[in-house]
Amino acid sequence: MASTSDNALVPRSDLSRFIQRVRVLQHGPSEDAYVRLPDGTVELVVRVLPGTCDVHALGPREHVQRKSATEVPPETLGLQFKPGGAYPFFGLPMSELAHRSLSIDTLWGRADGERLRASLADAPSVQARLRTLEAALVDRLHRDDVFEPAAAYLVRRGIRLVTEASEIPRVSDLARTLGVSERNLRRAFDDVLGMGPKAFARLVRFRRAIQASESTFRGTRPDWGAIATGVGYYDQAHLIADFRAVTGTTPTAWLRARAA
DNA sequence: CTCGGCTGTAGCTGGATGCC
DNA sequence: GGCATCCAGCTACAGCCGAG
Repeated sequence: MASTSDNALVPRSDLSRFIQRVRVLQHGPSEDAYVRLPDGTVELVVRVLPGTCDVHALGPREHVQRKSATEVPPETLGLQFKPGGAYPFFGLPMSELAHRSLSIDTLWGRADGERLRASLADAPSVQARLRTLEAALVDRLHRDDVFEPAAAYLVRRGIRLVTEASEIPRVSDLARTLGVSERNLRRAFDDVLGMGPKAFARLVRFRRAIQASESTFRGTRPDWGAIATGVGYYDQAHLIADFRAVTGTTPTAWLRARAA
């Protein structure tokens, strides 16, 4: 399994509050060209194909996503939104994009989709394609029919509370802190993020475990029990169960594959 | 139309235990 | 010690519905 190496590009400043990172997806020699850990984000992917460009949005997921080298041609551009950051650009609840990949024609309508794809196909470089894509996003943001409801603000606050807390809060506590009912909080998360607050919190915890293991793994065996309890799991058994559910493999096997 | 309460159920958590 | 499985109890989710 090859990790996807990032060739970092900087998003323009007026989009930086929505976009987490921009990268050129490059793959190594192994079968899995693209391995995406779930993190509750949407990624807009631009693939350069003979004579045209393909643009589609990869919705938020709760499991690892893999793509083969043939699915990721050279110079594929990935624009990753922040959690909840994609919501203002697509005009549909993110729950409809969850676990799915939708073409830009489906999301923005055929005419707008075709126009964008044609502009991207004309762009001479990766940088030029990025600027074209960003211009289209800014244009979308300023349209009258695209608005950001109060739910987006609520969810952004919720996301911050979850990601910044050393101990991940319960949904009921989160709702109380934000001053809304649990029911309303779940609806808002579904619309803006494409998953419930619990599912998002679970991914945050899982990613903390990944980070902790990778920072301690340096050829030696990580102490999974310590990592598990350190990031909020009850014990290593539950960390392993989560690993299996998200990646389909055990923590040790995952690290071995990453190291290889 | 938005919000919140109620309810059935799926899935998660806490805990124990067994295998290698 | 690391990994896996099981189970009871609990929590979060989703659908429904009524109130404002």
